[in-house]
Amino acid sequence: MSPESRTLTRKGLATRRRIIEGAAAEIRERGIAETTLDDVRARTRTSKSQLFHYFPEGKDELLLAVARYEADRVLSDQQPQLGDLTSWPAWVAWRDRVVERYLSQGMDCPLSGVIAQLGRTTPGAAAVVSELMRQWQGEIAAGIRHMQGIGEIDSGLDADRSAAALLAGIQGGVLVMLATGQIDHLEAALDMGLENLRR
Amino acid sequence: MSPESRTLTRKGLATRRRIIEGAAAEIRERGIAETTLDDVRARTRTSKSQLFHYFPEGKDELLLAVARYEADRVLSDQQPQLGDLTSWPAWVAWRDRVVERYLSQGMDCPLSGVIAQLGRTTPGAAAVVSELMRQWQGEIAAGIRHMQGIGEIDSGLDADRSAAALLAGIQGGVLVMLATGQIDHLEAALDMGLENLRR
DNA sequence: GCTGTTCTGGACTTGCGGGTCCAATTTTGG
DNA sequence: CCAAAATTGGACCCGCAAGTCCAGAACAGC
Repeated sequence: MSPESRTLTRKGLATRRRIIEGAAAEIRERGIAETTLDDVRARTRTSKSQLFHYFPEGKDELLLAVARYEADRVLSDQQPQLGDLTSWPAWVAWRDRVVERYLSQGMDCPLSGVIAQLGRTTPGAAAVVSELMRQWQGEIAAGIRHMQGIGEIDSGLDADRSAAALLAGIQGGVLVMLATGQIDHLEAALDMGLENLRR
Repeated sequence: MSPESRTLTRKGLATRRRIIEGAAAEIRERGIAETTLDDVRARTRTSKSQLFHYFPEGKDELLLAVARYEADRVLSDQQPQLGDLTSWPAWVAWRDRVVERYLSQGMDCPLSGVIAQLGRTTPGAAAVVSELMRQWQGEIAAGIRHMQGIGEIDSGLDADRSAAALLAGIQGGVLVMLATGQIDHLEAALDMGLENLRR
């Protein structure tokens, strides 16, 4: 039923990818509310029929694919630092990486828009975000556990809870940055989170 | 030019309020993307002409008014606790108040939607959110300074930066809750923030 | 090469929702 | 009570953007 499970030629797959990436770029630049299928069509040099050929259920299905694509990017952009939180300098390197990423990305947060638009209606979108948060928190928690293993972090600390708090700080920092343009909150949250682990 | 500055009879003011509150409720229930002027019209028992009479610039102006209304509520819902952070029990009481508020509110975060929709386009919406964050952080920072004054918090701590981090944690906790339905992150962020101050 | 499937182009339909308009009614101030 | 201004009702317009359709081109496998 879904095109993913059907036969797609190499060319078809490429077109599908082009559509997703083009839509993602368009949304990042102009916002989800302002992005129409015609915009995507123009940018990706495709036709209406192609959009509905690859996403038969229409715009929502495309948006969901974009959400998945962007969710992947959020984590992969933090690699390899996020997967290697094995020393204090490594933690700081990760911290800097996160700050740098959102600094350069500026006001674009493709996911927040997708959440707002699809979050409550589409169950799929909520699942994508939940899974992203789960993985993200999992990687942070793994880092904490590793540091506990080598005696750099107190073993009494609840790794999952600390990771949850740190993750919340990051999310909120990004949110505040989106609204106000200031990166201060993100930095403060990260620094305080790390400080909290260090003791 | 704007109706606020023009003569409005008592009846007119009441209608205007009814529209704003009805629109806010509608958005909270169904989401900003799904709310149309006709929905607002039906709920508030008004006519199209009234909507444009009180908000001549159309939907954006109404949405902005709703944003202001909701921003006010965010802070006032935390009172009196937020304005009285003068002892550790008071801090905990505030923490509980925040958790309770968002727990009962559930998945509705009217502001996040407004940010996503108007944030980048309308300068006014960004200003509303910026101002909300500024005030919120200011009240937290004032609490920290008071605790420093009575020797309960280390005077070496940067009150503004700590408040920024705590605020970010709250925002992120709410965001995660909206996406996943779990309150854990909000609680973890608050607890860790307070713990951080206590030392 | 032949055949069926996949892919593509673009014209067309359709419904929705923001916004306009004007006439009728109520309220205000004097 | 009377004008002027504020308020209200609702029919109407209109553009936009999602979604449909079909015919033709490119492609895969044999």
